[in-house]
Amino acid sequence: MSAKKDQPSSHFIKRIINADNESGKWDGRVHTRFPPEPNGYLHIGHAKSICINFGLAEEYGGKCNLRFDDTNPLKEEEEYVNSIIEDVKWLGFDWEDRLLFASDYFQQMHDFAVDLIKKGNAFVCDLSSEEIRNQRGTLTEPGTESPFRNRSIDDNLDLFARMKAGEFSDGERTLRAKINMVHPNLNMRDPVMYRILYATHHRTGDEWCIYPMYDWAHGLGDSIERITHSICTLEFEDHRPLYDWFLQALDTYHPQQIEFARLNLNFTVVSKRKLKRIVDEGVVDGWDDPRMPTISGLRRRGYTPVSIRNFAETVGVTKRDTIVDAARLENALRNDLNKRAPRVMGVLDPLKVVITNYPEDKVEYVDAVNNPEDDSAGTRKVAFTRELVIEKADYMEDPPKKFFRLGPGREVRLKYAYFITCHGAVRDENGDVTELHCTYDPETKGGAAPDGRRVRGTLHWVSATENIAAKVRLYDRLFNNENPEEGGDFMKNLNPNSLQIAEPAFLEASISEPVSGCTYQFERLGYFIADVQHSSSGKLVFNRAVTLRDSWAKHAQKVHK
RNA sequence: UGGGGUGUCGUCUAAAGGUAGGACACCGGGUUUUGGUCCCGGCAGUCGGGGUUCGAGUCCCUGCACCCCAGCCA
Repeated sequence: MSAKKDQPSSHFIKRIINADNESGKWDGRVHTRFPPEPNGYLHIGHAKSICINFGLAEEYGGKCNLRFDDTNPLKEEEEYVNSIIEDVKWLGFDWEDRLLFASDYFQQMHDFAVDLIKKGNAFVCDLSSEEIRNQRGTLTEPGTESPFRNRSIDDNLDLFARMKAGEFSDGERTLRAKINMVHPNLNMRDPVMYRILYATHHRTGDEWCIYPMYDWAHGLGDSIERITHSICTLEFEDHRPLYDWFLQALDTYHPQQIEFARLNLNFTVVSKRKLKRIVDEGVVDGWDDPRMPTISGLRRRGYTPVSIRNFAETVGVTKRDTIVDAARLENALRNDLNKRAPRVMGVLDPLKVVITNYPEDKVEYVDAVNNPEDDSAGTRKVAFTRELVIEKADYMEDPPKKFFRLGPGREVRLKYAYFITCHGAVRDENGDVTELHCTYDPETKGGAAPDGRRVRGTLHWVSATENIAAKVRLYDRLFNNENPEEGGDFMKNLNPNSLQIAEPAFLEASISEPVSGCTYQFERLGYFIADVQHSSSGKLVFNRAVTLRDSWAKHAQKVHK
């Protein structure tokens, strides 16, 4: 019945928004924000948050601000601002004219603080950070009140003005909220609102020597921007009472903070601190190394915005602490690319094949389908010659059962070209096969036999003479363990084979000028993208984003065990 | 031994007192000029114990497990 149809959509934040829209709490507005601190690169976990915040705004016809939470000049840099802007834009979201900074509100925040002092709800404290820590109490013991807690409003006003004016040194005094030193929630034990910090801010320069703390600044930023739903991660749950306390004490516009569980992925780490260590210790090339779960790394790896957005959609939004299987992310990529990626042939581990009954100098161009999932993608011509390369793995001297590829006396199809039959192998002094001698059947041009005979195997191939040589970087997961923390130190669980190089690899000539940002499918192998940093005009370098599913490899591995 | 949260197939996630469903993973089979895709089928779950109810994943009581919090970080 219609009751079913009218049912609000699934996740709990949407449910809250639906209820709000029904009650008219925000006059039907939905206004979210994505509030990164510009102190590092964005990763897949941030992508989830971006998709939630911008996605909700899109879905409800609302708005989402991009707001930099830049209240700690010691850690923040413009470089990060720029990378974050690029990443959010790349994911396909639009903040219109609302590129905002918490630092733009420093004056307003200061004025609000003066207000709070006047209301008797904040005081200047002379305790050192160590003294404050000692007096805060513990999880099970109450704190004790600062001796400066009951200064007069006038004294507080005066002292706060002098803090701002630069009369005191780094850390000498703080402005604290006057709440409750025996509160069971430590965040409510007279939290620091302002600290003295002589540091140059990436936007306000040396204008300020006092900087607001997160809890004070964040709610105010939300309030100033008329945010309706302030969505953050679970660890801020205990901060909500403080968020609410400040806004209530100020008697000002008061958004609702809602917390969801951050994304965790197995076989990787999703934490700025840990990713930084991987970068700093030179395990990877940088924050945008294709093995990194950063947005810039995924982009270089060949991931598409659509695949990341779909992934974020499918993992859902809940309050449960969970670890998502990295295979889900790969799956989202394959799903998107299968429909859209142009197909091309490339051989990464070449084995020479000579078609002994094919004319020496002949070059024939066969038609190849660009994308079997999309007729409109059309066809292209691929050069076929007497000498070719195929994958080493596609030939076996003594093939096991169910091996459908090439072997002595076996016939296979070279995709889009001809059936060939293997008649001999040339070996080097070590006994390794270096060259195959085959014959082709001219009747099978295009890959079909007029007599109706069938072959089990179809191989990809590249002309040994008409091709382009490239270097291909084959990436695998960064960690060997599902849980990189296993054993205590994630650095000990790094996968030493997370990067392998295939060189020279031979690609069909049609890909000599790859479309920038386009991820291709190399038939039977996987999805690959030209690397923006390593490629030069003379030398193409491709990154492997992900392999194709390979049920033969899986089967072979099982038999091997 | 304070406070705040969370427990549904192996993994994510629905079910809003009324048939525990989907996706991924895994296992079979079919189609296939990619051992890809697609299609069909299978496997498998409500943290435990009480209670309320015709009926409980959902409500109540109780226990257990796990996560977060003692920055002048965010």
